[in-house]
Amino acid sequence: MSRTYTISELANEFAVTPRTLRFYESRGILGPDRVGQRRVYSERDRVRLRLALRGRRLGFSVEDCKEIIEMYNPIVGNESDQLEYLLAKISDHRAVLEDKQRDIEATIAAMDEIESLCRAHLEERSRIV
Amino acid sequence: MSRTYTISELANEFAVTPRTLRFYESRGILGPDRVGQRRVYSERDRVRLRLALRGRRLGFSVEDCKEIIEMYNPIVGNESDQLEYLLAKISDHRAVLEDKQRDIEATIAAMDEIESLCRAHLEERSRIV
DNA sequence: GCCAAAGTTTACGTTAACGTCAACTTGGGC
DNA sequence: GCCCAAGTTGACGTTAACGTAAACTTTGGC
Repeated sequence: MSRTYTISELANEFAVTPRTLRFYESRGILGPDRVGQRRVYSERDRVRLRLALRGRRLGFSVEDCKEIIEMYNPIVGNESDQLEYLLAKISDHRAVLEDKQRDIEATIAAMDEIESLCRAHLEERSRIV
Repeated sequence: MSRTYTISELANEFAVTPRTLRFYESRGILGPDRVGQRRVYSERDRVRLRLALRGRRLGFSVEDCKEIIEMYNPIVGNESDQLEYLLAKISDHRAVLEDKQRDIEATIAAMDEIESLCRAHLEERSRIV
């Protein structure tokens, strides 16, 4: 048996509020067991939460996050159609991610330039003063 | 004189609506001239719009986008303090971007694995059938 | 000189992703 | 047995980033 987590344990670990976990549950991203009416999160929930927050940081909607997370589900007894469909979805998401990668690289490159200019100015000032 | 743009020209080029351009103007990202009451966008506005949309794709808020865009302003007659401040801001934004980069790499790596599994399953099926 | 297309302001509407009560239950420590 | 901290379910509130509708002006083409 792998360990379980209360709602506040998970919330604290990932620096979000319990409200966020309940919200993600309502959107089908988390599916904790219940003991009485209390939520009991599994390692699987923890992994899915991590993935959801990673997606969030990248600007994906919760719905998109869910789609991406679902791809991690084990592939068992799938029809070829399903596999092809999954491959297509992977291809789509990969394209979006690569776009973001290019956006980031362009932004960082620009910052490199600005930083150089900045340092050059500081150098100049220090020589004059 | 470099060329200018109407609101719909820019909106079409970047696949956004005029409403978005007016909104970005209200938030200080764009600052078109006026001829009568009509907006006339410059090449500078066009560049800033491109940067704003790049930031948007990366999940930054419009306010953050503005801060990033402002860094592109020419460095003229600046105090050392200002330069140091700019360097600090660059460092901050760079850290966030590098976090996103790692998030993307992790996601793409996972997709690579899933894709391999997928293709392996398809291979297997094709051998059996 | 007229009219449709494009633009303007004003202002209210919408959606996502939670935040924030309120009112209630529950479980563990003394 | 009691009490407080933690959890639960509604349900309404909030913010960002635009969408949308209305009412009006302006302008280029014929």
